[in-house]
Amino acid sequence: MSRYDPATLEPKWQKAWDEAGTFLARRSDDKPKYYVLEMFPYPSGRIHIGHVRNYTMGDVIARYKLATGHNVLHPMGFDAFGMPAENAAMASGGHPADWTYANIDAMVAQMKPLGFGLDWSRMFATSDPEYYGQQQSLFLDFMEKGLVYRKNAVVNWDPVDMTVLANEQVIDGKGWRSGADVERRELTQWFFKISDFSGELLDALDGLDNWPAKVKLMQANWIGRSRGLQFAFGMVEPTKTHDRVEVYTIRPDTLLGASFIGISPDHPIAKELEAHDPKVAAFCAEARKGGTTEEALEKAEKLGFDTGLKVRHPFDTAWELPIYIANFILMDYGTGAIFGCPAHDQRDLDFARKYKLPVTSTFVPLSGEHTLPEDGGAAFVPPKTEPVHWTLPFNWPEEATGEQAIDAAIAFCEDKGVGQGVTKFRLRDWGLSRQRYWGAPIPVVHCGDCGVVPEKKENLPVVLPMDVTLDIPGNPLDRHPTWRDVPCPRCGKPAKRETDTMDTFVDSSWYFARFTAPHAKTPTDLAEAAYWMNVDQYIGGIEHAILHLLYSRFFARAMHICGHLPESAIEPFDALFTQGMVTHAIYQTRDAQGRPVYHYPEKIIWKDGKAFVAANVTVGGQQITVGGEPVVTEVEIIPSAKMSKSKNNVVDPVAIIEQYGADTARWFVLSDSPPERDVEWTASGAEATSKHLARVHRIATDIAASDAAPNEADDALLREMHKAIFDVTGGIESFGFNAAIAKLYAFTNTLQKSTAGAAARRDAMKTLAQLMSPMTPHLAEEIWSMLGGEGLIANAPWPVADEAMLVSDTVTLPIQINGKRRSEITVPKDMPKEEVEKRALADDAVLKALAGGQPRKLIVVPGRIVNVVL
RNA sequence: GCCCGAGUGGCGGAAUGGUAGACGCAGCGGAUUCAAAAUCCGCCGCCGAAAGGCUUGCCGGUUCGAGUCCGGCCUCGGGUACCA
Repeated sequence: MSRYDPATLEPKWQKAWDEAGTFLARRSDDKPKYYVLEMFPYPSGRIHIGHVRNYTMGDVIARYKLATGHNVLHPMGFDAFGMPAENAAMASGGHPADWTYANIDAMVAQMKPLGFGLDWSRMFATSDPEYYGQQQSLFLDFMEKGLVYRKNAVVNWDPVDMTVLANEQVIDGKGWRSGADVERRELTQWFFKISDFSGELLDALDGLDNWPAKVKLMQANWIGRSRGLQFAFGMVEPTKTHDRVEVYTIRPDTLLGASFIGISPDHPIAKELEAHDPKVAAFCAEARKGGTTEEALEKAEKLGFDTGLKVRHPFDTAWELPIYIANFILMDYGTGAIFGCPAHDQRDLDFARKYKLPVTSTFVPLSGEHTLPEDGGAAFVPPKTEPVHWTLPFNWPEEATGEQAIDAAIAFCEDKGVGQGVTKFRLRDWGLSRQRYWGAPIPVVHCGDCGVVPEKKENLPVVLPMDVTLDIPGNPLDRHPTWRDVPCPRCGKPAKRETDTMDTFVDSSWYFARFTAPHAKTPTDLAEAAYWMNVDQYIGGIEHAILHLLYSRFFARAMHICGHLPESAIEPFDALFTQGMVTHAIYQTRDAQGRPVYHYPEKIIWKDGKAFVAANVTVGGQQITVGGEPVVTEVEIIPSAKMSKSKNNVVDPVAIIEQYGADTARWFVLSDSPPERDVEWTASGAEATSKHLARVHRIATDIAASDAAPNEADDALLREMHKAIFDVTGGIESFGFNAAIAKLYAFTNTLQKSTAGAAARRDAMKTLAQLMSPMTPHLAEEIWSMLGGEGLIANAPWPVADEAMLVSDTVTLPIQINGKRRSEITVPKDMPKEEVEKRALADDAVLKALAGGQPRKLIVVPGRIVNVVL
């Protein structure tokens, strides 16, 4: 009798699938197509357990759809541009390309043994010139359609390294390498006009029926449609360039509570003052310190500078309001200027108290105690749908909601000619410029005579030069004359290439379309795209709920406008599933400069429940030890965070695969945890999973050798089998993989204990193998062939539950007394309600509780429950 | 700060508004064995001797009935536009 030996069995079946071309996708009209895609990985060098979880889920769907008669496309590639490759090159020399492609090779080698049903023939990396060349072509098409433009935008600037920093490289407001205070600086950058699509991207969310509601809500809030008032405050004394301050507000109803005007340090008025007032310049310099993230801006201490300038209130020209320059106002939002109403905005209230500005409530609660903000209370900011009492309405009743007041205020202001109702969106245009080497070059040339000139399509791809080094900060493309100096594509005079590269989100915004024809000479092949698009099921982490998914939705629209996708593909993902993240503790120490240093979990030494890491004390390359023990430093444990290469808290699944095999790893990551929930990684339990699979193998071996005669247990086993088919199929369809696996455990127990005849047990075992095959495909193939199944189980039609076998004749009803379960009765399935009531009232526990009295109420939910209310 | 989630035994978790704790892990007891491994059988939320009571982060509400719906908190996680 053969033992369960994944080490020989798994390569055998992988070879069989390869030879049969089981997972190669070809267009075909005899079956419905099904495109399943998992978000492709960044080639960090090692797959981690989150990847295994993600790709196993996708593979379960892919294999299930294949078994249910679909023509399946299930591709894989790599999101290969980005900062980690540059960081690696900086840290240890070498070239980002070498590092990236070596990592891709390593990760493919780690993924293949997992037996994923992928069409590897379609694989590409976004750093392949073939791919990014087509992306450059798309960029030029977008440019021609007016979807690309340049404007100034702020970046994080490291004044010591003289380089732009990513948000991730700003730690506590300081540059990660130099430790210098980060400043905000303006640069001319490239933008996609995603804001042209704000309304449509928002409205179209309604049609995404198979997307999680939370993702749609997050996107809707992100796009953020608001109806507000745009108007101007006239200045009491104009400056050289301005006689008014243009403001946009979503709370025009609080205009009578206005107390100051705030403008961004980058507002034209601020810049004008800065030029000849050193005090203003000093304040603006201070205000520009710190990172550019919304979080940093919101949480920074609110600072203001009284410019001495004043504006007149539009309703009362005698009422003057001061103009402050304030560090929390961004030029990118609205008009870069606000009016502050401290009574109804906590941030404005904090600001007003700090700078001794007036506070005036314009509404109060209808009832209850209320301390006015002007008397020391908190800002009163009720939901806009809640009715409040207005002390200062313009043209609406004293009792009205915020919404009603806003609408009335806009109408009032429009009528008086004070301003205009304007719909605005929070969504900003997508800045795609990156001042970095390892990305797709933006294919334009700057010519002294012609200005910005698109590169000719026949000159694409604009290939990254390979002779660069990253040992000094900054973008090596800026200091690469032979690459940078080119003739102008229009006039032929000497000109310079754009040295900005594209945001890596551009790379991932259309790869799903490229998979339909990965080697086409145009971005897509329309016939292939029309056949395979849309992605029927997209699977990936919730961390991509906003940016990646929104950018992809924009790209699909833009690609349609340029003729690269059919109109039916402007929403590229029919169904979305967001899996939870695999988290792990982060182990952190700090270096001499106080900057964090992260350590891999396997480097941690545990002692008395505390974590240590070998101190980095070496002499002549030898780790210093004391009495044979390494010198250790205690490690700070940051409880649980998304596995991330940059934090070194990744766990390698390779050990599990090597020890127990791919099927164990696959089953293990799917069992127990619901797919949408985050899981704190632990490997305990992998051994038990392996034992379970060995048990299934053993049962199959026994059954293959059995010749028991049919008997009365056959029917019971087959009923359980059909119930298992029903439950497992439902589980897979609804991403309830953990619940499906629980049913498979239960059915395995039933089958093991069953005394049914050989034929029934054989049927049950073959069905069990089929139901397990999406999760543990190698073991399933082995059992299938052991029991004489025809062909590969991967191609065998999925079993169908016989509904007649699912119903039983009797049903057991719990009896509750006052909502607490006290007893139960078993009755025929179709027993009339009156009869059930009679039986329930005759139940001992009920008789005892009633003590001769009558129930106040008797509730019978047929087939479910009886509740007796005393 | 703001937006979006999550919270159930020692652990992972199950549960169309209807028997809370399925299934699994760990643990405990037993069978088998010279012994062990492997395997098989059983027990396993908390308190209580028992009867019984309590129990789904906390507080309140709706309901005959709430883990599930509503309101308010707490804690943790994700995002916050240059991490991918």
